[in-house]
Amino acid sequence: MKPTLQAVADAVGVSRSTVSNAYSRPDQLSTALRERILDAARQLGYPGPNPTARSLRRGFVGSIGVLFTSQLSYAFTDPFAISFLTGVSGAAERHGTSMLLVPLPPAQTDARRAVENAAVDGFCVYCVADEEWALDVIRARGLPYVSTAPRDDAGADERYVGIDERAAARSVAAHVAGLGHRRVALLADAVLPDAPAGPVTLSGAHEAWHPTTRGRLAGFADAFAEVGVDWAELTLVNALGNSRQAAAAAVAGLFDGPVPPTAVLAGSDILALGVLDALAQRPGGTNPPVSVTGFDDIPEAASAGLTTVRQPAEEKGRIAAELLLDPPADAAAGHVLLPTALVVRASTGPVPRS
Amino acid sequence: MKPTLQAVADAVGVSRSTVSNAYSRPDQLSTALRERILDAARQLGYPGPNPTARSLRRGFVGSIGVLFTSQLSYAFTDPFAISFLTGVSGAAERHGTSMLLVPLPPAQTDARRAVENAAVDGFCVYCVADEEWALDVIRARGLPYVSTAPRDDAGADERYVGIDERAAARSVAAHVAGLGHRRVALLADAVLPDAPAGPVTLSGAHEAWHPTTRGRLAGFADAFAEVGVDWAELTLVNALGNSRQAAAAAVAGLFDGPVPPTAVLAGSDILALGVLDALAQRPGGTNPPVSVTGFDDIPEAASAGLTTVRQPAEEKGRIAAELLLDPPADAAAGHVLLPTALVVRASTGPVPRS
DNA sequence: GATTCAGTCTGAATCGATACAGAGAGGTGC
DNA sequence: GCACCTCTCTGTATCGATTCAGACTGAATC
Repeated sequence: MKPTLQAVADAVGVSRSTVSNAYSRPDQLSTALRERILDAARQLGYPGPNPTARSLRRGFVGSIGVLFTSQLSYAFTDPFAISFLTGVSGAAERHGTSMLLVPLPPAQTDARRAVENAAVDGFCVYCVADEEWALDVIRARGLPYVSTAPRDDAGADERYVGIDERAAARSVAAHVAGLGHRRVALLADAVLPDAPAGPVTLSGAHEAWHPTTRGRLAGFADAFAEVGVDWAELTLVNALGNSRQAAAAAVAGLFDGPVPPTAVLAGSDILALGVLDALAQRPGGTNPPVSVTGFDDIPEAASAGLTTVRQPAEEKGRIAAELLLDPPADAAAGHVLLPTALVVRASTGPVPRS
Repeated sequence: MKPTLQAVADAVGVSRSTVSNAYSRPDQLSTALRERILDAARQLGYPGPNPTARSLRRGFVGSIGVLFTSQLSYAFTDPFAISFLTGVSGAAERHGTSMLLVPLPPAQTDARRAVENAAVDGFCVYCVADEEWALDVIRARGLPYVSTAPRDDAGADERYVGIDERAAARSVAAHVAGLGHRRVALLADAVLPDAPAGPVTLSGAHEAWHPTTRGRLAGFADAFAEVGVDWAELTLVNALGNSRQAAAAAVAGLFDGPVPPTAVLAGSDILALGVLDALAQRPGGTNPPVSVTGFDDIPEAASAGLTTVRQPAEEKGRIAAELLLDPPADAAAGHVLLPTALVVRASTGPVPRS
């Protein structure tokens, strides 16, 4: 049995309170006694106050949870998620707070339980999919949280950090439209919960599953509507996951028809890279060239020459954690929109004349 | 005030125990009553048993700590660390366990405190530097741990997962020696706690600060000793940090002397990439060519054409977590050595004739 | 009809600490 | 000499649950 605080108290012949004070409030007792207590503790092998008991009594834990609604182990393979985590960890570090990464089991009930059982003082919710249930649990627990996904029904007092998805998407689509592209495919991950890989039909961007996807597709559509190409003329393609492989699989066959798209706008850089992979693998090679765009501007995008929209990933994480760790007095300041920038590289070009 | 378990008990008119059982041991009460309790809880907005109180009583937390002795936010920039984390997270996920990432403040006392205060059931200690103090704290707390850095005084019962650093280093050095290189520089991060960037002198590999560095340098030395080049003839170069920039800064001027090294063996891929950066920047370009090797085989190594030693990073993380989460009955099985492989790419070649 | 047993539910003890009001001792000011 | 502080330290209540031995109920067994 590990010794408890009581054991130390007994050994020194003081009260429990005093030993507690020796650790947590050195100003509440004489230096001499404090030394004596700390020595005794060392001798007994007392490792300091039990963190759990302390948290229970104090009412806070000293760590924040980070929630990925996709698989936790997947998150580590996503460069954007990693940048986000880097930002969070920097802020946590400065604040002396630990980060609890909570894996969510596939079954909803278990996942709820996981969020209910997380010993944290608040959550950074990095959500890629439908998340309402998680936020419900967090609110029920009375814990503060910061979300990064746009939500349709966000309360005014809800802390949030994100970008203007729609405007950002529009900017890259406008670039592509400006190059003359009119036969265009839009590629996104999990457009609908159960859609198969490949082309899918939606009556509009608003029908997409993820809020993020909704925003981006709407932005893409905006830009093309402006040049007279309406939603029905755009080909929407679904990928089963945010990975190069999934993207490549999704666009397989896309270019084999009589009037293949001349451009593919992807909802993420990862997907765009997968499209480039698929194009590189084609027997015909990349002739005629197909313009491809991504979203996020992850490090790999630069070396791949991918045209994309940059969003400050690390800063997003940093700000999310800071909003959580020291909330602004002004509620309006809890709602942060970060700037984005169109980054034009070699992966987009004018429509080839056929 | 959030309702407590007691409040639910009062509302339904049953004892606290029964409500507790409704959540944790459904077989201990009738289904009807359980439903009634759960309904009442929902109505009252009771979010389920308080995780901290539960942990205190049960004696375990349901999460494992991951300890980086370097900065936590740095870890996210190191591809090897990320792969390791991916492995850990996969295992944690399968086990239904959360991961607590504990940032360590720069001051030793604060860092101790951080380890003492972490609410976890055990630690995966991913250590790049001197770590004894952390292990001391963990042992004092009576918590299990798995370490990944070779330790000179490891107890037989200590769980460990790693590679044969020395043999692995020797294999890549032997490859370089086999190509005829005799004027060789060894580059490592933080060779000594306070060494400046650039060449440093050590009387032997055993004097290096980090256990990992000790092993790798010794392996390098082994291979060259075999072809008649002894330690004193090797140039040891210190980098201030494991980053491309630090490596580039460390080798600045290294090739300006009358008899520059024809090869640089780096202690990590990151450092090796930094050396390549530095070489690419030289006015003379890469002529005569300098052979460069790394260590780890991170993803970037392949695209950079870097000769290196592969070690299974993700598996290292996975196994570390598994050793922690379900310890093998057999103590010997708690000591795992993973295989490594020499990966020869374009960054090494025969000594140029001058 | 007594015994046994499974199925439900309860009560008290416990996990390991912290908070806070207050008790004593010793020193100051007037 | 008395009131008033300040400095240390103590005792009790409390944080929010889980555990476990046992009480009760009703049905089955002999």
